[in-house]
This record gives sequence, C-alpha cells and structure tokens, in this order.
Amino acid sequence: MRIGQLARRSGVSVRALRYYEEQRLLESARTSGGQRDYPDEALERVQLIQDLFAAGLSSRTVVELLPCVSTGVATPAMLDQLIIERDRIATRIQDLNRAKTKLGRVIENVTAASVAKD
Amino acid sequence: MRIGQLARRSGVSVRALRYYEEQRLLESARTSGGQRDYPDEALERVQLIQDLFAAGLSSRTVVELLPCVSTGVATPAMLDQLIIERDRIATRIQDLNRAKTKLGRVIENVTAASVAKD
DNA sequence: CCTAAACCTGACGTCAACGTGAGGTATGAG
DNA sequence: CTCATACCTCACGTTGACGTCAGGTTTAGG
Repeated sequence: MRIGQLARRSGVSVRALRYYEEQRLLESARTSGGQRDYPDEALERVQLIQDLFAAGLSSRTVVELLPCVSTGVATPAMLDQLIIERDRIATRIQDLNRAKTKLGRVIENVTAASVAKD
Repeated sequence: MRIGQLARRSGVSVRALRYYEEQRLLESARTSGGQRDYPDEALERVQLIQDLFAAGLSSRTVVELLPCVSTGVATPAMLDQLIIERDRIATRIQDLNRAKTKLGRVIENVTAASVAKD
C-alpha cells in the first residue's frame, strides 16, 4: 500500500506519516523507485500511534512503549513507564471531568435562567 | 497580594500570570510604583483558568467564556460555545479512557508474564 | 540611606506535531 | 511515449503557553 492510500484509510495526513517514520514510529519498505510501500498491518499501527498521541503521550514516549504495546513483552523499566503513563492519563481524565462538570453547571444555570424568562 | 505570592499560592509561574493579563484573562490593580496588586479572588480565578486550560480550551476560548462562567449569564452564542466545549471534553475523556484501557491491558499482560516466570 | 529581593517591560527562545511550498522523480493508464 | 497524478526530499513556517535573559525600578527592612 502506498502512502496516499494509507493516509486516506487512517485519516492522518501524508505529512504525518512521513513524520512518524522520521520519529521511528513507523517503518516502510521502498519500491525500486524509492516510494514507500506499507504492509496492511501499518494501518493498525497508525491507529495505535494516534490513540497514544491522543492520550497525550509524546512521540519519544510512544517510540519507547510501542514495542511492548505491540508485542506484550516489556522490561521492568518499560513497565514502570507504562504505569506512569496510565496514571497520568487517569489524572488527566479526572481533570477533564472536573472541567466538564464545571461547564455543565454553567450550562444548567444559563439554561435555567433563560427558561425562567420564558 | 503581589504577583510572587499569587504565583506561589496558585502554583503557576509569575510569567504565566503576566501572560494571563496580556491575554485579558486576569486583571490587576497597580501600586503607585507600577507593581501588580491582586485581590484575593484572583486566586480562585487563576485556578479556574488553569482548569479550563487543562481541559484543552485555548486562551481565546477562555477569554470568551470566562464572563459567563464567572457570572452565570450568557448569550445564546456563548451557550452554544459552552456546549461545544463540553462535548469536546466528553469526547476527549472517551479517547483517554480507550488509551488507558489499552495501556492497562498491556500492563496486565506484562505483569502476568513476569509472574508466570516466577 | 542602603541594599537585597521582588518587580517591571520588552523581546527573543522553545517544543511538538505537523503545514506548506519548492523543485524534482516514479508510476501507470491510454 | 506521454502526461496526469502521486510521490520524493529538503527546509522553513506555524501555533500556544509560556521560559529566559537583559537592563532597569520599587519595596521593605535595618
């Protein structure tokens, strides 16, 4: 599969895919002409990378953790890192819930006020 | 209260507080010598700003929504924006939960494997 | 009055994850 | 063979929320 098709299937830009390669997050074979050629599994991997990015992990962290996320095998240091990141995500979720609750209350207030006027 | 004290109390940097003022998120009175002088309520406001930033809102969005978040009064446009942001946060929470679950499974696998070796 | 600490205003630096050309090559249908 | 696409490699630009340094001023204690 070539880069444009992978981009369309995964929903990320061509530039992003090249960037992932630059960061060693994603490999590609090359055609005789030098164009990238991806196996089908690349799609899955790109989606995984996106998930981890969306979770706020940096590309540096992702490149460290991708092997064990893919293979299920990890060194103790990697396990520590995994736990740290999971906890960071958990904390972040709590922060977001607080903010969401806050906005929710504001929305309720405003809505109630406007209904009261009716 | 002067800027250094507000910084210590709120846990954000002096630079950040000046930045908030620059972005019109936070006002300050000035002493005769030109130094910033904050009322006690500023602490609360800084924490609110931090919450909204942590939720991924931009300073532009925050400056638009702060009035109604503080006062509870909003125009229809502001209400729309509030709802948009709340939904964005909700989506983000779901993303994070997915990533957390994924990492959690990896951690389980790895832990199980290492226990199996014992 | 003196001085250390805190504060002031610019203004340039940083970092991540790409966006965006510029200028050239590969591919494949007709 | 031809030509429209799709692709290639630099390499500089962008954005947000500050960090950081320079050079000067204010404040409060002794």
